[in-house]
Amino acid sequence: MNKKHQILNAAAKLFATQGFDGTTTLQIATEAGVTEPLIYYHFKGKDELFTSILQTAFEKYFTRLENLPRRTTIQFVQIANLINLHFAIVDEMPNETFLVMNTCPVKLNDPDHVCRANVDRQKEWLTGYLTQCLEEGIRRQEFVEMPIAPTVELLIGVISGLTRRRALKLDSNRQVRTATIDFCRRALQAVDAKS
Amino acid sequence: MNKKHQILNAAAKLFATQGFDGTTTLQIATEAGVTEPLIYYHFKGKDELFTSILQTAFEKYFTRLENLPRRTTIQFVQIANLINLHFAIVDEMPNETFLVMNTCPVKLNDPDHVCRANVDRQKEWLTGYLTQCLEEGIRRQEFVEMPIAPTVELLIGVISGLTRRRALKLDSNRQVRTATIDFCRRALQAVDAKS
Amino acid sequence: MNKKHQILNAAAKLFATQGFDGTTTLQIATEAGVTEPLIYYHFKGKDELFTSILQTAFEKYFTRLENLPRRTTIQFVQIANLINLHFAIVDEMPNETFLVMNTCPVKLNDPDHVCRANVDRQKEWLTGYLTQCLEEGIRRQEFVEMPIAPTVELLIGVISGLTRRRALKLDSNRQVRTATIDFCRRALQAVDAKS
Amino acid sequence: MNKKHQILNAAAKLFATQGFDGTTTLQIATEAGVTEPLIYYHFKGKDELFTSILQTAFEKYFTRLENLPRRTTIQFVQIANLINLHFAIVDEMPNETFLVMNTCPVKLNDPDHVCRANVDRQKEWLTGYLTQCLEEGIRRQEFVEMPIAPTVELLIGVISGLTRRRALKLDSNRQVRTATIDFCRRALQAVDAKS
DNA sequence: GATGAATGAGTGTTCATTCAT
DNA sequence: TATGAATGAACACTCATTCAT
Repeated sequence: MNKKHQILNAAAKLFATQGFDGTTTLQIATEAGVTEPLIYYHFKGKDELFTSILQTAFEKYFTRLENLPRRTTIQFVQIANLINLHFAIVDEMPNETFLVMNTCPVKLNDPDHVCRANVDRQKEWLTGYLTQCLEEGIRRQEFVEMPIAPTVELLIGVISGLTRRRALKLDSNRQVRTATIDFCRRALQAVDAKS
Repeated sequence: MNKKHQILNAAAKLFATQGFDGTTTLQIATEAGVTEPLIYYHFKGKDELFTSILQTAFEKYFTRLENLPRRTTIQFVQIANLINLHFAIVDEMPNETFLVMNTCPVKLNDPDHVCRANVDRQKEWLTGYLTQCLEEGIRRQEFVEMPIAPTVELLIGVISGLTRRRALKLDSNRQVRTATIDFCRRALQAVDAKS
Repeated sequence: MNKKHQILNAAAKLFATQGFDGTTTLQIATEAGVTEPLIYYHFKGKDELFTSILQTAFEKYFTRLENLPRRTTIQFVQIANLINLHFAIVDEMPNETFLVMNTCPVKLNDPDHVCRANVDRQKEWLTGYLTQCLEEGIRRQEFVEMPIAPTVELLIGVISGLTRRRALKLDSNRQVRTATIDFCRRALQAVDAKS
Repeated sequence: MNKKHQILNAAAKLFATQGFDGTTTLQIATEAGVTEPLIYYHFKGKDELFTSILQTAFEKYFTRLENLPRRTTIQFVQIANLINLHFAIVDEMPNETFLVMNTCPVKLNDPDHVCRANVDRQKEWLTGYLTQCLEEGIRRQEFVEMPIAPTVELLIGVISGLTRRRALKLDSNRQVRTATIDFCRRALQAVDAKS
């Protein structure tokens, strides 16, 4: 059990930093402190090892998403929650986030790959969450009038963009999180609601 | 000259869809309709071919950035311009954008790689542009008060996030561009300015 | 004891159909319903398992040969017996025959291999049996005059050829056995003896 | 062209003596005096190399068969021709014969393998040739009455058995060929015809 | 410019075998 | 007896690159 985890951790780290194709099974074995064949004892092959890591990471992520409260008096709280959650996840699982953000895209061309399924599921979930949130907020006049679908897409883009830059260590880490929340608040909330 | 371009195009396309490590020189040669050694006649190696494509793409991109007007009565116009420019670029050079967005990150670990230099230069440029823009906007009371540095980082994140999703064909293409501009306008402009 | 037999049976079947080199210890273990290390508990290794099967099969075969009656009034009866015995053996131990016929040859280059010893012993025995048979038959004028040594070799070839084709399921099974006996009778017996 | 032939020869020799699974591509390369990748430059893989050798050998063999005269005054001449041809082939292409005789059988389980197709084709051809020969011989009363189908199968068995033993160097080489022809003559020809 | 032939250095994977339990 | 975990050695095959022409 122990060595299996060592393999998973080493692989996650290497796949994240070097990509799937740029990482060799020998590197993984060495980094994990085991021999190459052990990888094949625990996993069917390099692909399954990759998929396994990915699936676990996405599972954790989706669990966190599902646990977000869906009924709040102020709708914007839900949006702030979503932003906070994504910033938190990058810090908690940096390797996995990096991996999803950078190694997945290459695999998105294959419609049968786990990446495709999970990325689609993520988009669907976020779309549902944000759509309901915006609709309710507008109905209650907490939010200003706006076209919902494009705004939802834009919000997803904002979240994934910021998450990615943080994973890539391209942001300088300071108050980006709170700035983002304030920024979105100003963009969404009706003037009356701000007081 | 002709065949050299065929190689460059084929390589750009393949690097973009399969990544650097996932693309073989044989694939490039086949896709370009030439033989492998010709690649080595025109380029030192796979690496140089890659950086060559990258450098050209970045050059085009930076040229476009430099041509943006820096003095406008309304500061937000500059921000809208920036957003529009990025959306335009994805559509004009989809392969190259995809390549920069997805193949570059893996190379960012190497501080000597062209990717690193260009990404840093991009960040620097955008930071300068946006910082000046926001400072001026706030000074003129066109924009609300806000912490400048984090907001700049966030705006960069927003732009790169949306660009990336469009390159990955993850957005559904509709009015995201205008929604983004409106969204930012509401978030930045002071209430008085809106009228 | 039970599992040991399962291993032997599985191995015999697999070696026969896939050859020695084409069969893995894992396949044998799986087919036998045991784990790989158990093979090594019962046998020194893959080689010993192979030779063990081979030796047992040859032992059965040689026992049958030894039990053939050596003194008959009509010499041809001994030849018919030999033919019948070989046809019978293919049907009784198809896997083992197949194995001897197809996996052995590759091992014949190694003069120290069990295959070599057994195949040599078989040739020697058959040569002795047939030589004596023919000599006696010719002496008694039951058989026509013929060069003995080449005829013996040819008879061995006939028997092994037919056995092999039956093991490979290349013959269509019909009256080949009786046809063979009649054929040989006509070829060997003097005209006078036929009446 | 030269090195390609060296590879083919080395492979034929090694496949013949060690079997397909028992032969490594490194052994082939070493024996051929080339490097391993060159094998893959000239052939798709080990399988194609094997198939290529097999196909060439069978082609030569079938060509020889087709050139046998089909109309002779004495039918037995055709049978003697067939026997002679097979003995000749073993001596001309010992590696290939060995290979067909010993490496093929393992592949016969796969109905799609080239071995299967060729072995079937061989059986069909020989059956047609011998059937016509026997029918005609019996009609002309050159041959004794006998059940045709089983005798044909037996003759094929005789030929392949003797060929195989010679390829395996199990016969002592002497007058087996003429003994076989005489043997078959006595078995087939009617008493009247013998004078 | 352009290519057919060739290769050193690896790549993912498998195999027979062992060892601690 | 029996097995889960582990490995050294090898295997078929690929890749970026070179060289003679």
